[in-house]
Formats: sequence, structure tokens, C-alpha cells
Amino acid sequence: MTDPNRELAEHFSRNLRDVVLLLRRVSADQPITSQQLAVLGSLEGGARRMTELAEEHGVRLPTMTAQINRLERDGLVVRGRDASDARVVTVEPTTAGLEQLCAAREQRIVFLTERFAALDDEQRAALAAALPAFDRLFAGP
Amino acid sequence: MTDPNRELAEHFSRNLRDVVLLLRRVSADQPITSQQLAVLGSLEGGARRMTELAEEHGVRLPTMTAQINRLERDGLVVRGRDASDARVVTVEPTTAGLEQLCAAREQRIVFLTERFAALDDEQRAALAAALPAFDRLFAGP
DNA sequence: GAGAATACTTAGTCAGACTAAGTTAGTCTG
DNA sequence: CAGACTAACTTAGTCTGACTAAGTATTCTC
Repeated sequence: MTDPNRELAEHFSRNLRDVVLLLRRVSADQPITSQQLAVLGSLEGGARRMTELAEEHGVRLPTMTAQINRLERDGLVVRGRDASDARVVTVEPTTAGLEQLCAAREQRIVFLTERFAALDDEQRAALAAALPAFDRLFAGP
Repeated sequence: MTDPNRELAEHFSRNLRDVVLLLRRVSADQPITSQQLAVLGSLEGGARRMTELAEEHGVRLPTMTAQINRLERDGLVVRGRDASDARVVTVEPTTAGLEQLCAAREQRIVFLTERFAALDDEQRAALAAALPAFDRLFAGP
């Protein structure tokens, strides 16, 4: 009679705390915060608008304004203007910003690689097989 | 030549952002924050010490002091004293605190259940098969 | 061209993280 | 057993990062 989806959800709900704690541990002792890293990641492909960034990160515009202020203060991004619309503010990463992004990303991947290496083959295979389902579960609206 | 663990890690690293955004969406519009929910969860089994709580949540003691201050102000927990050691402060949930915990937990589970229901059988089976690996991957030191 | 909508910024508040320093209580040592 | 050290919290001060409300340009629409 128990809903298998609910059982899965309960298990995941219990695991969520571990994930959050793990993420905190990964991002601790890094020169930039996980938020800053996420924003820099959005700028990797080139200049973006403030509204785009806010939407993509699920925050309000004033929050992104403050975030970009900090990143600009630290020399990781620069603000620009859109030629076709004078209201629009664009944001681009600096060379230093891209370097920080690469370094932080690499550090995170190395950390995760070590975690994966601690699993046995069967567990690794199970996780690999679950990847498409994960993409589907966590992405989208 | 590519390390399969690293490939897994890269995929997960890319997915982390989706998870974070999803978590933010789940906890938005809830009466209590995800941090408060997590702390209340630690108190479900009875009174705990401040140091225990801080350690369990990976934060420093002053952070937990402030957190418990807010929870106490909102009537969700009460501070107590340890009979055998007058330095120790204990924290217990109130009835209101336990109610909030149950309600928030239920809401989170319902949300996740809906996400799981949107998957097909194959994806669901893959996720279910990956659960033990997940426990191993995210738990522990 | 006036009024509405859009794109940001500013100002003010709050949660939640940190360090450094203070207080009180227990422990240990000569 | 007194003095020093350690342990358990709290307080004070700072920072990031989230929000709303309100202000300023600029563009769009009728």
C-alpha cells in the first residue's frame, strides 16, 4: 500500500542533510564562496545581463546587484553597458575571475573524485546508471 | 585514459547547482528556514547540548548560539541546564517546535514525491538502486 | 508626448556564517 | 588546596547573501 515514490522521497529527504553538510565542507576554506563560484560559472560563455543572472540563480535583482558589487570589488568581474538599450547592465568575467572559476571547479571535482574512488565497483555502476534520472529529477522547473 | 571517477565527479559537479537551486525552491515560502528545520531535526530525540548541535551541523558555537536564540525567540525550543555540569546548556524542542518540524518535513517529502512521480519506471528503478551508494557517498567524514 | 512598463540601484532589514574576547564552571597539578 | 589551565557558552563585531520597498533612468505604447 505504501507509495514507492514516497519511500524514495523519504530516503532522499533524510539524505539531503548529508548533502548540504558535504557541500558546506567542500566550499569551506575556498577563496571564493559557492555563490560567487556559481555566478562566475554563468559568465563563462561571455557577458550576461543582470536580470538574466538573477533569474538563472533564482534570486531577486537587488541580491544580484549586491553579489556583482562584491565580485567587481574583488576584481573578478567588470560591469558594462548594452549598446542597444541604455537601461541594461552587462557583466563580464575578468581574467582573474576565470582563473578563480577554474581553480575552484577543479578543487570541487578533485574532492568528488576522491569520494567516488572510495566506492566499490557495484556502487559506482549504480550511481553511473542513475545519472540520467538525476538530471531529470533535479533540472527543469 | 580518462578516470571514470573523475567523469562521475564532473557530472555531479555540474548537477550540484541544480540541486542547490531545487533546495532553495523547496525551502522558499516555508515558515521556518532550512537551517532551523535541520536543527529541530536534531532535537527530535530529546535534549541536546550546544556543542553537540554545533558539531553535528558543522558550524561554530557562536553560530549555534545565535540560531538557538532565534528558535527560542520564536517559541520552537527551550534552553535548559545540565544537572551534572553547570557549564552545559541543553536545548529541547517545544510542542510548537515539533509540530513545525513534522509539517516542514511532510511538505518536503510531498514535494520530492511529486518529482519522483514524474520519472518513468526505469529512471525510478535506477535511482532506487543507487540509494545505498548515495548513503555511502554523502555520509561519513 | 504622456503614462506605463522595464532594468537597475539604493536603503533598510534579517538570517546565518566567522573570529576574538569575555564569563563561568570544572579539572588538574604542584 | 590554591592557582593555572581547560571547557562550555555568550557577547560583540564583521561579512555574505537573501528579501521588500522605493528611487532613477530609459524604453515602449497609445
